[in-house]
Amino acid sequence: MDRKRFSNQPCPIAQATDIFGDWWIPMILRETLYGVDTFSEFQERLDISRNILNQRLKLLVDNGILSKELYQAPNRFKYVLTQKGRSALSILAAMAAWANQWAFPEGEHPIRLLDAESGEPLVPLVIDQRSGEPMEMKEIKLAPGPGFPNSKEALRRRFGIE
Amino acid sequence: MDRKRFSNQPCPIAQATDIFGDWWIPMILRETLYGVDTFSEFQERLDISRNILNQRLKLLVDNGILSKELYQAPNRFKYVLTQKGRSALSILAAMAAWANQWAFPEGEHPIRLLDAESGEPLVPLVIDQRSGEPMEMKEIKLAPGPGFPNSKEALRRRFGIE
DNA sequence: CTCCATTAGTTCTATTATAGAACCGTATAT
DNA sequence: ATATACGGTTCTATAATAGAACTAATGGAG
Repeated sequence: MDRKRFSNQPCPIAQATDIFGDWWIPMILRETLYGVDTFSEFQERLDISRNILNQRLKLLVDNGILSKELYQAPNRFKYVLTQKGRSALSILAAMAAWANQWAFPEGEHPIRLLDAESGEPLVPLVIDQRSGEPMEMKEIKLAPGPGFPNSKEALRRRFGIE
Repeated sequence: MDRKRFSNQPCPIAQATDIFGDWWIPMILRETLYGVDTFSEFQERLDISRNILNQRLKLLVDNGILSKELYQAPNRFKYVLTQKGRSALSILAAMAAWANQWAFPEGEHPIRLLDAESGEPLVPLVIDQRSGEPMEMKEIKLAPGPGFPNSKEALRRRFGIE
């Protein structure tokens, strides 16, 4: 059967998962951090099947994360991050920080993040903007926001009988 | 063919993608934020096939993100977040913040994150720990860390001839 | 004490996505 | 004139997914 989709759910985690919940999307975005922007270079560096790459790039373009720009007529393109795409790199940064901490021994991180301008190391940390404290310190709970469907049924299904 | 795996790559993004690059893993972790911890409840709320759920829960347990705890003999279990798992929620928080910003109109966010203790809103933000500035402001570059394979060939393949 | 519901799976099958390889068309470089 | 690079498309096999049916053990209701 077809892969389950979550794009109809009124939930940001579901929305993000619908696009990010795939093994190629984050890897393609990672490659942009190495300056990769052409079909061929993505294909070679990731060793990804060309049909899959094509489909994923389309998806990223359709979702406004990459834009496809002609750099030489008639069919040579660059795929460059949009603002939405650059913003999504924060998710990659959070993933990198997590895996650096948990998948590798202290002091043996294979990859460091650097500020491309200053060359200074970047150490990503997810904080709560209001308190300034690390998210990791918090116990997170989800609650309906202003955009949640105004239906007793939807509320019950998601949040239970509270 | 078999899905491509990245667990052999000396890269935290590849490592994180190998486990998080899947549409059920983030959704299962999301449910833990609603207090869900049993097989049946995950199954019903996510409407996930039981065989797939079983396989994903095994994966999460094997990766030390959840622990499977017997709460009633002989076969009723709770799946609870480990420290590694709680730490991974920061990635979910980053995803939620991103999609709240980009997938929904301002002021119509369907879901809010709350501090379970204080009830105060939580607004996740990925910053650079050293400068305190939002990651989004930075242009990220990847560079070899101390744990990167000490081989000219590996360096060239990943970072090019620099 | 018996019957039913709950929990936590396992097994089975049809359909789909993936990986991998071969192929194609256009344009610049040699 | 020929070769190479680029950006795909098409084809096939295999594996993963979704969906449904089935199993087994316990606890509780009557």
